[in-house]
Amino acid sequence: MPANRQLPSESPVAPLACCTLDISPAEQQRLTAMFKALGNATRFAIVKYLVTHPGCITGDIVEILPITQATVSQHLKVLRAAGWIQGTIQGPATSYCLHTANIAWFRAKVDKIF
Amino acid sequence: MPANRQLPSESPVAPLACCTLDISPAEQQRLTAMFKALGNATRFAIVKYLVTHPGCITGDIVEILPITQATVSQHLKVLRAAGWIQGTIQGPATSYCLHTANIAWFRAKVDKIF
DNA sequence: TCCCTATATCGTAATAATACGATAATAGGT
DNA sequence: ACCTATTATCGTATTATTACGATATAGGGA
Repeated sequence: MPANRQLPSESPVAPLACCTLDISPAEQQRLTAMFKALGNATRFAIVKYLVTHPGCITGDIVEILPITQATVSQHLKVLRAAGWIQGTIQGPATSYCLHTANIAWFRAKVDKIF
Repeated sequence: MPANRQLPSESPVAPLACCTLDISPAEQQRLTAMFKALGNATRFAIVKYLVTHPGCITGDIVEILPITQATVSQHLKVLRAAGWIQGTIQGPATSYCLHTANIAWFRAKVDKIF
């Protein structure tokens, strides 16, 4: 009878293979967080919108999506935490744009792995 | 009082913006499915292992991960459905490797968007 | 100071994802 | 036909995510 080995879904998983890729646990976690953040239709739509509308504010995004302001705000928080976007406070509003440095890092990592 | 507009999380989200990126709803769904699939530490570990161990069988993956065979099988199914990997039956076992064509498509799309 | 606008956060209900053990299915050998 | 090895699927408990309405926070006038 094996011990109960269920793990919380986001705990790091360390394979015991003899040869593995050159990715640190921290990088791996950062990568999966970025993948996970865009693995949602609403968040993908937000990022897609930001590509063509850099510098827009939260309200602009709320207008184009069929969800409430509270939910959009929550999604923006997730995208910011994952590193996809960057928000700068402008008066009472917050202006958002893509976090180009992090995105470049993401692409470089993906290119390196695959 | 606004109508209840909560949507199931994976339904396509169509922004009303004047100008959007050249991505069809189907492509968008395929992309988010691929992002979502790798947005999990266990599945990322599986794909990472397959990079260095192409052609390995399910049992090999089960051995290097601290989870049961049933769970690994489930994750492999998700990765296959998303298009990251490809399985070929070899006797009673199934040999897995990366789905290079789909991965190339993914990278091309990401490169195009960002 | 008192509003108005814009965002963020809280609490919560409903849904989805993840993991398990148990069991079914499939291929190959005896 | 039977047994073994390998993988897939089923049913289910637990946890995580997503969405909402309500409320709090912060900036900029009047």
